[in-house]
Amino acid sequence: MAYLDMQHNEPCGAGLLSHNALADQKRGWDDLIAQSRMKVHAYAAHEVIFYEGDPAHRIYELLEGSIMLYKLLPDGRRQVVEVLQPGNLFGLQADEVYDCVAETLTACQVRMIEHRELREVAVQSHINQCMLTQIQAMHEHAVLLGRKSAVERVSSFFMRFVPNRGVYGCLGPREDGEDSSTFTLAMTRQEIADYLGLTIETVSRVISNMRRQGVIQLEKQDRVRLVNICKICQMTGTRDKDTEDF
Amino acid sequence: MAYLDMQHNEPCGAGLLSHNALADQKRGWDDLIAQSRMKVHAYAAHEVIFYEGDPAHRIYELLEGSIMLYKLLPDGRRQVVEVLQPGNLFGLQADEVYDCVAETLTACQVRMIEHRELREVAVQSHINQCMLTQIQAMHEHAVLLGRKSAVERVSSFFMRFVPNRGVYGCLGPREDGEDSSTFTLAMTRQEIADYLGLTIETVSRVISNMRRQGVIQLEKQDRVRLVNICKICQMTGTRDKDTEDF
DNA sequence: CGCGCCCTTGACCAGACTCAATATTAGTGG
DNA sequence: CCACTAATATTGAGTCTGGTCAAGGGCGCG
Repeated sequence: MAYLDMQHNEPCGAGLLSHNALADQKRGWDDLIAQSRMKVHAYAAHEVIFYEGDPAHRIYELLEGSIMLYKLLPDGRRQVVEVLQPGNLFGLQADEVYDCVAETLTACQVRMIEHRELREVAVQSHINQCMLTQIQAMHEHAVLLGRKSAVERVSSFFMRFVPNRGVYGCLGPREDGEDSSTFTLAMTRQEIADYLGLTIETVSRVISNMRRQGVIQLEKQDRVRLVNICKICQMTGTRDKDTEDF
Repeated sequence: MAYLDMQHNEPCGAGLLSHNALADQKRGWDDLIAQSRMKVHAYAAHEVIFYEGDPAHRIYELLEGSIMLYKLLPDGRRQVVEVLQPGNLFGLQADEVYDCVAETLTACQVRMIEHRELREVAVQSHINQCMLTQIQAMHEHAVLLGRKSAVERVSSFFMRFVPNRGVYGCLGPREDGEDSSTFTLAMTRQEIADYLGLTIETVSRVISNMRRQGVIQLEKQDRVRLVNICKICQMTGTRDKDTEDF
């Protein structure tokens, strides 16, 4: 076990583990995957992988596609608590049952990992790192749900689809002044509403307003073009209006 | 390394790890604590332990007292993202900086753990388990913030202070029909509001209404008596009105 | 006793929700 | 390929919950 022999001289670790350790744990994870021919399962869009309350037999790794985790109140109200990207783990539980429903948004490739295969040490570290990222995302989502207006919520949601913008160390627009981005939404208006803690009508109205204002364009209902990313970034409420990045 | 030799025969693990494994990792954690005389620091009420953006040098374990983690928007809006109890870890980060402010609610005892002391394997498992519990709590909080009314939020908040009630396998009221509970709030109205995604006025109004309705009593502003726990539990929105537990 | 802080209450307002009608899109079968 | 249908999205009108602003009350502490 080389793990325990590792030297860590970094004065300030990058989060829980240094870069070296991160590489090591990723290797450990990949090794585990390689050895034990674990099941990879394909799901269609809008299929449920597990329900809240199901016994938590195994954990999952999302390889391809997009998945949402949500919880339901007895009267039918729904809150999407996480939207997952490839590389994310899910189904990890503190208790013996899943605490929310996992449903695919698009067609997905999912790796299933039985608990007994998780005793490997290096794997624990990999799981740790995934959870840390998740927790940070949920902190930001709590701010969105608790404190942001409808416009700020939808703007924040759109900014998720622009890599390296609106985050710490945002580079600003490209040199040539071009500052737009186009992407396809994998979620319906209802799913977006349930993720942002709004109603479908409010989501629709906000998107329509943004279109009329010209900050976004819609090729199709699910094909969004952000015309001016910086502008939208300022609409998220997360950035101060005075510290414009252009 | 006994860790890798452990046999796990449980058909369905309790969450990520079996009961045995849980005991093992707790021992590993305690051993680590015992060996390395780690600093224990005392904080007064309403002291900041670290700010958002500070370099994440170390992690912390809350030994005694109560702590909140919050994030601020540039215009001053605040969202409390977690309220911690003794035993909880905090300061764990995916990045090199803390993603939120940690501030004490009451006087606290806090153990500081440098990153280089965290390489031990058994410790990783302990951290894992803490994070899993945290994640589940945040899922529930997301439902509260995204989908619950003011009354439901305050009721849910109060139910946090009643152990073993309002959760899966709730025992219901005692045999003798007594169904009340008294506790002291460590948070001001403003802190409660920022935790529940409401304003101070709304929190105050809801509490006053509950008092007028007779479901709670207030000895002092921060001393709450839930007169009828089952009733309040039904006001949380989490329980179906038809499945009363008495 | 008086000051300051926190909490409560009231009146009014606004943003988001509800309900309802209509428009658009995607999917299906002739 | 087009017509038809079902599902999804948009828009409007009206309502209501919770926010805002402002004033007053209570309590602890010097």
